Amino acid sequence: MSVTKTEPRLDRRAAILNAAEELFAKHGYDGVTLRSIAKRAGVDLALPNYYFGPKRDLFDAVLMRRAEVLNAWRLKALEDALSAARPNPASVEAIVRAYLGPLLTGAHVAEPGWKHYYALIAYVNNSPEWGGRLMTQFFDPLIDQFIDALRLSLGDVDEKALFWSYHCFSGALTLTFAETGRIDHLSKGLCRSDDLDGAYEHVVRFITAGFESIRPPA
Amino acid sequence: MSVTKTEPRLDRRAAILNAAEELFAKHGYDGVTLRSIAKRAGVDLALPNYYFGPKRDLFDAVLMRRAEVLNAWRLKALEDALSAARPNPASVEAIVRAYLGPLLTGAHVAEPGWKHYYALIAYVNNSPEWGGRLMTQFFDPLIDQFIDALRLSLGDVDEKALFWSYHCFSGALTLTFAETGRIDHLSKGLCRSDDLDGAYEHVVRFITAGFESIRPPA
DNA sequence: GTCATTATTCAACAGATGTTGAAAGTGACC
DNA sequence: GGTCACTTTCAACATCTGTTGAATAATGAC
Repeated sequence: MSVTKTEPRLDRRAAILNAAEELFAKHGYDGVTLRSIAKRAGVDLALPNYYFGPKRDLFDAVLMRRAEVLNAWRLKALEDALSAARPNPASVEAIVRAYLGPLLTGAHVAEPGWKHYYALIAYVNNSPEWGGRLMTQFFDPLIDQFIDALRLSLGDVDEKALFWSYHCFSGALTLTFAETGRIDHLSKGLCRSDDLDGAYEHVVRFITAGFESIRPPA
Repeated sequence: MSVTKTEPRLDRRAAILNAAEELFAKHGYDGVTLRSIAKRAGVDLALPNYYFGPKRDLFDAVLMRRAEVLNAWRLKALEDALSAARPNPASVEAIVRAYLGPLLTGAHVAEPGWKHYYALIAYVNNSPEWGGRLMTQFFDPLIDQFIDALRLSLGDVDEKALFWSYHCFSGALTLTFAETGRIDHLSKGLCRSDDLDGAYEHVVRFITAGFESIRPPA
């Protein structure tokens, strides 16, 4: 009879992406096998290749899936901050909040899928192998806009100092994403790696102060 | 006669560690094969196993080799900073310089071996798989002392803020170590990933300002 | 119901992987 | 010269790797 076409028919494509996302984030590209991905996704070994082609393309697909929605959120947050301050430039703190808020606050940060994605970003951003190519490809256009906003906010700032400051910013965020459990040990349980929302205000303060320190004297 | 026991007899052990260090740093633990290590070191495939046992132990050995000398340098730098300021607490900037100076300045930062080691630290520190265990094992005792010094310097500071600030610090340093080439793209060549010495002053300023921002009002 | 399209399974491939044990080489010391 | 401990080589092992092509099942339009 085939009463219903069975349940909603959870898309195997999505299941594969979810499994790959989690495993790549935990063990890196080379630490994951197609067999482990297929097993975790509950599909046949040949299916990942059928949908996404070779392993490398699957990795790209995982990275791309959430990059677009993320960039859209962050672009809107930045534009809102700039609008709210117009005709003046936005404050450094407002820009930092626009940069971090969509990442560290909101309902989605509780979803494991997003956490895995963040950890994957951390892996990619710190890898000499991937970092140069992939991060540039997916995120640089947006980041250029953030840096432009910071330049406007800070006035006639030293360019080298600006880029190295952003570099520190990026590193701090990346390590937060990685959720390595290190701060848990170090703080003897006071702080928790997985508490992105709790980290938010602290990171905002630290980074804002860092950028403010390069503002040229009035 | 045995004039000399021949030349220092370039140790194969060291050659293996050097090769493993470079390759692990570039491709991660799973991205490296014992064959590639042996080939790069110019030794037989079986030799790494003879000297260091299984692959995992070789990885540990690579990490351990430079950890001790590094910790000694940094401990001395910290003690010097504390002595110089006594009986007052050292300034935040002096502590940050003691933390970073031995890493980013000095003759050794030009040696490829040290750069590879730093990149390896970046890999380990950001990996959920290794980060928790290895970084704690090798570096936490020293880091506890740095955090103690910061606590003393900053006065009655909020503990959570202190640990999250250190977390930002660690992330910034780690990304600097990784030398991913990303800042080169972003700054259109103005800043160079491999210029650790050039990064030093910028990072010191950014991080010092970040820590100062959590100092409680007098 | 037919049939072309799509999705999924299965078995196998060629090559790579970590590890090992036995053999061969090396040099010091008596 | 002979013994012995330490190094180094060599060949092989069992297992795992990404990828593929053929076979089978499900799907949906007509």
